[in-house]
Amino acid sequence: MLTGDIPPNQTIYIKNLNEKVKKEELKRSLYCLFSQYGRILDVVALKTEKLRGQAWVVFSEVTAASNAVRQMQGFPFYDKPMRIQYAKTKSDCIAEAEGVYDPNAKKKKKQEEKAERKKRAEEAQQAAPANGKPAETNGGPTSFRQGNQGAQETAPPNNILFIQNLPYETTSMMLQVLFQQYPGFREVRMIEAKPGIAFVEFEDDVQSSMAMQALQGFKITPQNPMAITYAKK
DNA sequence: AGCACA
Repeated sequence: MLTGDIPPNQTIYIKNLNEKVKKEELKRSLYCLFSQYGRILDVVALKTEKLRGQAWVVFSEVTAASNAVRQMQGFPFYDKPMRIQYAKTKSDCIAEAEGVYDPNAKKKKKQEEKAERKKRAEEAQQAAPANGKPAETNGGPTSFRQGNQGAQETAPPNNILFIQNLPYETTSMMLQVLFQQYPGFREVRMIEAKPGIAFVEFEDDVQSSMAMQALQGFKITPQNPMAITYAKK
């Protein structure tokens, strides 16, 4: 119904996105938000007249896309409920991987683009994770184990979480999108003078703990697994 | 509302 009669596809099509969000941030936030459902191969967003307010998220598995369509339906994203469907056609990066990619049917300059794409896939190691190959397992909410054992003392449970190892360009809006999925979320606080860290407040320490477990090690970019601890009193 | 791969 909400997905229309479009057959399942490993790419989801999202509309009703907030058109004021800049393209790169939008792609990063979508990547963050949807990586919990599986490995993301690509995120496509264009700001052209015809295509603004829409995006495609390409998963490595159809099942991931199905869960995303169902569970994130209507999710408030930059203050607007997302409308999610399966994409109508196969993404180029999938067709290419399957050896079925025929760019002649569409574009003229395929050689240059293919070279471009390859080049950017390599650069993507430290840029947006949403270009081509994700470079490694994103990990997502269920993989962690690198956080806070060893060196420093573990602070006792607290309703406020302390987040470290964030990419420099992380915004509080991006973190809000991630953390507000968990019950009891109150607010994100960042300090201008201290990039790379943030405080996220929940109503109580049971709820903050749930979010901590869910997002421990979450990678906003492949080289930035979040380190989440309880804030000190 | 709008289905692309800048």
